[in-house]
Amino acid sequence: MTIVSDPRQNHLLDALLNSEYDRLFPNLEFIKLTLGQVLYESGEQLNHVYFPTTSIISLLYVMENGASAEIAIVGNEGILGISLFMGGETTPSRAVVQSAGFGYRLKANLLKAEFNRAGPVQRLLLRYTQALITQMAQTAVCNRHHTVEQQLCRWLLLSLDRLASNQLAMTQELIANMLGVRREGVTEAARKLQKAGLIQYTRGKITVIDRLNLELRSCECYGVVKLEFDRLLPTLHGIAR
Amino acid sequence: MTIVSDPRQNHLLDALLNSEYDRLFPNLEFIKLTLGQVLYESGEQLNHVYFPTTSIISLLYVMENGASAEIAIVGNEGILGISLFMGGETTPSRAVVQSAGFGYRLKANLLKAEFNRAGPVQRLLLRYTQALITQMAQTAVCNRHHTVEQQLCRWLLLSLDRLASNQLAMTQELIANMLGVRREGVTEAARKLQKAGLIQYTRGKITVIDRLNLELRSCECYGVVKLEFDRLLPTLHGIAR
DNA sequence: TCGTGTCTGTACGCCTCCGTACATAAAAAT
DNA sequence: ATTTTTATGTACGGAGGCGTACAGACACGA
Repeated sequence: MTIVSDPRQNHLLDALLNSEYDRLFPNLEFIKLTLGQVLYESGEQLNHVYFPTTSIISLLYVMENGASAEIAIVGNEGILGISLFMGGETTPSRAVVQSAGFGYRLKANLLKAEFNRAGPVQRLLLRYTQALITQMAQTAVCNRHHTVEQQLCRWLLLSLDRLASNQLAMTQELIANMLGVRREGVTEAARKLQKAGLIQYTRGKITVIDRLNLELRSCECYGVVKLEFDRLLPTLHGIAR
Repeated sequence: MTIVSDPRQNHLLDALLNSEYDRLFPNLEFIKLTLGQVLYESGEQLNHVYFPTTSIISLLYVMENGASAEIAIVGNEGILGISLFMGGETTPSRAVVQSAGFGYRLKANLLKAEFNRAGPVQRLLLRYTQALITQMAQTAVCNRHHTVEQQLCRWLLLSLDRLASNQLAMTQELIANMLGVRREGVTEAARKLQKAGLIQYTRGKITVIDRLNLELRSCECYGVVKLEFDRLLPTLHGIAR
């Protein structure tokens, strides 16, 4: 993997006007994000916001008994740390690096200052937040009604959309933690998908071969979320593809 | 039920400064909300926002096959229609009156104008939105990990918190729709709770007798959401109780 | 008062997923 | 090259929830 260091790889940063971008650029800190790294702990004060470029962050809720469930994922389409400008300063969830890569971070007070200008940046961040809300809502629906296999398809597609390649570096154990199911359940579902020729995997590497059929096997949740992101953040998407 | 017509019964309106309240008051329209009434249809343009006072609104996602799942509920602690100021104008979910009662509504453009003043009202609305996000996230977790009985307890408690009385006018069929489970599952769980002396019900009327033990039977999700609402909107709660 | 519609109770087979246990295989370490 | 660690495959009993079917009970209107 070549390290291309450009903040504009993040779609939100890319959507900024030049004047805004120039104002923030000197304060953007390039950082490497390693698999499993915890960026926010539940209830903890947030010191930075993160703009992933080639990495993916997972928002997890960890229950009292240790079981977990993914609430949403954040990649190069978004920003991690919305509770800073929403006014809560913190959230009862954990943020974990789900896919290693790079990103930029910005000091909390600088982002808040930018948000409080109440200009285009604020509107952009709020629209992104609404898209994130849709993702969370759809996760709730999906958890209620769909099978592990369908959810795995949805999860693979959402992750894929946030990366440049068609390959993910993830063990089934980790995926199970995200989805909040048993590791064996993921193994079973992945085996079926491989047998059907949609994906291919070996020990922590998953390659999506037949994306179209993966979408067909997925539940409607993936499409709903994707449509909503495209609707709310059209410019970004136009540039991204 | 006596009709007490005071916008300040809604905690968000109650938290406004007098100057802000006086500005909005002439535009607040008192309305009656009947059980089952659909305030927003999925994807539809929003013309008003709603401030429930004695009613409860349910945010539902309805799937292609007709199955549904509740995303969040909105009562006198909040506002219905956040997507208006978040910039999306609409959401892929439906808003249904879950508990009949009253409320106030405000024309969409007036709310947006107020929000765009970027003052205390904006900050209040954003904090509320974050609390709502927590509720959605926790719904996702709950759907993943908890039993119907636990979810019923959580649901009863969340609803109760948004009403003055300890009685709900709801059939088990409707509750099942909200939770996204079978009606029989709700019957079974409700029967157990009644046998344990926590609730009492007859044909569409549910009375909570032993609230404390209901909280003990509920999953942690109720507490997490409640704590977060109290944390983010403390003034409101202080006044409300 | 009687009927009719609505709400609640109960039952049965089935499927999915869970908890647990252990086997195999690939990678990493020595 | 051999051992150790980590990742994946498979199996089995059990629990919870689903789809379906139908019976009883209450409420309201004619």
